[in-house]
Amino acid sequence: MTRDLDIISSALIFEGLPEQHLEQIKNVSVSENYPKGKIIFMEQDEGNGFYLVAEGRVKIFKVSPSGKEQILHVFGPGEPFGEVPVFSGRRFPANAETIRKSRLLFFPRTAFLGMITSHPSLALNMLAVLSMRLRQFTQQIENLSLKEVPARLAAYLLYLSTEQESEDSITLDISKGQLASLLGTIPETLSRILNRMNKQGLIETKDRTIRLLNREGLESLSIDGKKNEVT
Amino acid sequence: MTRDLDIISSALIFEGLPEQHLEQIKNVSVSENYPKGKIIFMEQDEGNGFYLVAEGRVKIFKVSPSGKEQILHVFGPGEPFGEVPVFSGRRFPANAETIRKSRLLFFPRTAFLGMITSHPSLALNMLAVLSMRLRQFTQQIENLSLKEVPARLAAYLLYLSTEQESEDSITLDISKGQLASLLGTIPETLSRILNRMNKQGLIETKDRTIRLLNREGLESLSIDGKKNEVT
DNA sequence: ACGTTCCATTGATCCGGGTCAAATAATTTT
DNA sequence: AAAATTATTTGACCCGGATCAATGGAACGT
Repeated sequence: MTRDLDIISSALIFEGLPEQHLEQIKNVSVSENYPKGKIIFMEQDEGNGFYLVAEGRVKIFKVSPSGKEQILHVFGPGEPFGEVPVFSGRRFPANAETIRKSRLLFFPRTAFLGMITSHPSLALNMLAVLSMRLRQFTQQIENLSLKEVPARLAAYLLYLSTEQESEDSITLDISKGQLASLLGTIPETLSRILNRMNKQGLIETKDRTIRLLNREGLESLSIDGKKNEVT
Repeated sequence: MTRDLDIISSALIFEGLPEQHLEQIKNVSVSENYPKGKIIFMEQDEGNGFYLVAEGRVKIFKVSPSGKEQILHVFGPGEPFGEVPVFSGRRFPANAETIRKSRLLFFPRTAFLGMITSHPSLALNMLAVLSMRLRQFTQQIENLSLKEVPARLAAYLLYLSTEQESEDSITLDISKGQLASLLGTIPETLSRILNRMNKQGLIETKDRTIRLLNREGLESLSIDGKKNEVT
């Protein structure tokens, strides 16, 4: 198990803070263990603090009355989540659930707010985190509204390939079903599109490993929805 | 023309700050006039500060290669926009354009960051603003991904009726075309749906005035996509 | 190893809503 | 007020992708 202090000091949200301050932050946090598939909070719950993933993986999502799920984020080690109620004073706007056995650090609202007032750079870090998240949501809205599913998938594959340094072979870190939900579609459709991209020679899939055979094609697909036409 | 200080002191983002501090804030701001339909910034521009609407109205939006537009926000007097690059250090994720003759207050990045470090409650206010915006995006993603257009429209009408205190008659503050873009659809589709809702007795439209005839029906439509079935 | 359960794939069908085209209405310009 | 834009509505048509149904595979507890 990774030490709390290591997690905290490697988290972007606490970047650049003095050692002594990190210690202080560690002391207000509470470590919590969750099995896979456990609800952490639900939409409309009161938020008395936020979380930092120490180990494992957490999804933030919405569900429609008919049961369709839309994933907003998947967070891994070092990433904070559930901050919105801390600063907005409103309830959680979405649900959170572990998709793996996980360990979370919980930061109580009041303790954290107290630290912010005395440490301005902590506030600036948090502002940076929220801003990046707004960027990401902007992207997601663009994807949902202005792109069709193949373009969203292509964009996601290219994004993954930058996350993972790997030359041209990437590994899905979530199940295909979850990926479908993240892309705003359903497993059947995702399956068909992966299949089609295989036939088109854009990718080569083997279970959760996907080899990108034609970056150019994927890029153009992700932008204008058209695979490279031969002029 | 409304005085700068009045705008600043009535803006949520500067709420609760001491008079003297507001004066200081006013002094770093720059007033700028824009005609209707003027681009304020474009996606990928560098952001050297953020804006506060003093008068008029501004839309934040994305455009697809094929020209379809998705509006993310429409901001009016007292609302700030363009803060993301200030804190994320990245470029603008979307475009901004006036949809009316407008006056904006511009706050340069460095001056504002300086004030934040010396005034923690300013940071907390900004965190609250960004958090509310994340909430709103969450809502918008839910709408786009999990609801169909009639449900989105119903939700928007009900939202407008709380904004405007009016008993049951609301007035669109943007054109139908812009509304379509805000809801993630196109004018033709919006027109047809308004027409259908009229026939169903849910609303009664006359130009930009809409009378809500059946709140219950609209509510149930906005939630589960079904108008009240008679059991 | 074996059934049980969950996940992924494939086929057939349906529908919301986007596209294209054209008419009508509302604004703005001169 | 006439002309020229621009916004809104209506009709005919089409398509991406969701739904429903069924089968094959992989993971898992006993």
